[in-house]
Amino acid sequence: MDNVEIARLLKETADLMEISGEDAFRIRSYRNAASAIEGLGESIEAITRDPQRQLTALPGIGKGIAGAIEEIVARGSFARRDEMLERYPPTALEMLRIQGLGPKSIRLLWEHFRVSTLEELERLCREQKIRELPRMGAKLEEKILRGIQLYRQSAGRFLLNFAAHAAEELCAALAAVEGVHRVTPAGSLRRGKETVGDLDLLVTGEGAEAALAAFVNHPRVHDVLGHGPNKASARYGMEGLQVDVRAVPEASFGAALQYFTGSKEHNVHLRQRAQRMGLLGCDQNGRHGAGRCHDYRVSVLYLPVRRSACARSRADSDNRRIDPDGRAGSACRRSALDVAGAVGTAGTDGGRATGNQHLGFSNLHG
DNA sequence: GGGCTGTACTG
DNA sequence: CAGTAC
DNA sequence: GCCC
DNA sequence: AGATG
DNA sequence: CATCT
Repeated sequence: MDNVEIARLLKETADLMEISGEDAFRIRSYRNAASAIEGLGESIEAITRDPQRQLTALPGIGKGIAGAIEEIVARGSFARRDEMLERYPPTALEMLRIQGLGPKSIRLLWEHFRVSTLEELERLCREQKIRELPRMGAKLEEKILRGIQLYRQSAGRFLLNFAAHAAEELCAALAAVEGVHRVTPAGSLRRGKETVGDLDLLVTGEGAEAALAAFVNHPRVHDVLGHGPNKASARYGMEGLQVDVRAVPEASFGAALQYFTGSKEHNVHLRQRAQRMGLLGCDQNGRHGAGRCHDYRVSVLYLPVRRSACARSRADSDNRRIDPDGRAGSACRRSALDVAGAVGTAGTDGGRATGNQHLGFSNLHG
């Protein structure tokens, strides 16, 4: 049993206990213990098995939680958790994740309506049933609706920070393969979006195909969705971030990078511009020679290329055209790996605070 | 036994 | 004030 | 629940 | 928000 | 309506 997994069970139980309205300080103790376990550089299970050692020696873990942990290691759960799971539906934990809904409200909703799915909850809001309950009104109904919406939007997305770490690890692994020339993240990660739906990596070099194999065999990669000579996709980590790795001919690298960095909308705009300029003659039967020009923004479309955030003393209107999402973000043309690497020197981004401060620590004050 | 972060917003 | 978020 |  | 003056 | 809870 993994430390992270044990911590997860503890936190999960704390959440349910909160819904059930138990003592707040006891609940906090569970959370403190969970957090202590997560940050421990040593296997809890190993300590459990070592007769020389005592779980209660660890800060935040006393007699009660030590017992719970032993039970977890022995059978994968513990009494209190089982009891809670029996009392509340699995969706209770999911509901806790939606903005504006807290433990008290969830409990009330459960007691009065036996709400067991988000769909049901949504329906109750629309039918204006929520306002029948004490302390709940029309405002809350709308707030919950918005919360559900937001929750659904963010489902399946990942924080840039997480994706950047995944990219860093995978790039390093693939670059180590013999004959690989370059491995480059594209997609929304490269655009510096604060959240990412999936990860796109481009590989060039004669070793590219071998790199695809290395990718699907990577220890943290599983659930291979497809694996051919040119492209492989699979899920990364327990979180299941989907990763697409594409092998591209060296000559097409520039165009491929441009294309796969997107966004989709941005590509559409570019193509329309190209068409308007009559530059897409070679693009009739769907087979457009993307490899023809390395960077058709500059060589064909006569758009300015912004080399760095600092080089843009010119009007935004110039930059806006090549900005992937039509917004003025300073990190948009810089790979997120670079951003991640710049964490240590964050806060000096041309004097403009980026929207991606999660990566820096400039907003952490004492 | 007695404490367990502190503050702001919303309704 | 109760509940929620940060 | 944990810690002092 | 709802209660209160 | 301002203020309290």
